[in-house]
Amino acid sequence: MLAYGGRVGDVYKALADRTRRALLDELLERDEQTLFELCSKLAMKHDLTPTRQAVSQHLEVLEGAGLVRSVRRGRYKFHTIDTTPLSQISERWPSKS
Amino acid sequence: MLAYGGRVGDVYKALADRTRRALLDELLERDEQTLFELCSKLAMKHDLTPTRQAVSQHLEVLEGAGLVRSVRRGRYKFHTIDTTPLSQISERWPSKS
DNA sequence: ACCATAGGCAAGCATCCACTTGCCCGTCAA
DNA sequence: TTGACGGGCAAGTGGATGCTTGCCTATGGT
Repeated sequence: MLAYGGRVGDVYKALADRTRRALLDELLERDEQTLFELCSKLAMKHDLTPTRQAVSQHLEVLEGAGLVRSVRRGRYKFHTIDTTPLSQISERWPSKS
Repeated sequence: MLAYGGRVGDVYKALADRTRRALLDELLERDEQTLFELCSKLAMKHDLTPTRQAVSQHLEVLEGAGLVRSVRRGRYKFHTIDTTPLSQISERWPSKS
């Protein structure tokens, strides 16, 4: 239970940044991507060229919001999207009847 | 067409603040509220006590994101929620099949 | 006309946050 | 074992942003 933590506000803050949204876009296209793969995708497809550390910090924020999960295998860390926390948004402010 | 402007990123930034989310909560409960009404609601129900100008600026941001519409009647300005821009979130990152 | 009320404008301030830089820790191959 | 590679840690910096303060405009009641 409480799969993605109690601080729901973190989800909104996580979505507030353009680079993080692009990361979610890439992870939606393909799961299990490493930090380096995501860095190159950002540069090629989104014209975003932050440093590797910046991207790493963004992934931390996304993980703190429960939007990304990660597993370490060997020296690689694979990242996977989890859209579950997004459902609270449309639940909180549904379309008016 | 283009009901809520072209800068979709503004929607995410608008949601990133706790006070603005509380404002949306209040407007969802009752439409056509004035700045003063919303100020007192924030203080009583959400333990938020920003100044009137701060709330006014928040409403500007929400309006810029298309989440709030406003009409002026006499010396009153009534604010109304519009949840339409929120649909793009679940459309952009749907639940994985 | 007067004044209280609802709201807006603009500048200043303080905090937060995205980003960088430099160094360090594990893992794996030669 | 050595070195390259994937990734992490920590401090510092600049810009964005939430908030305040002071003053102004306009509407409406008396």
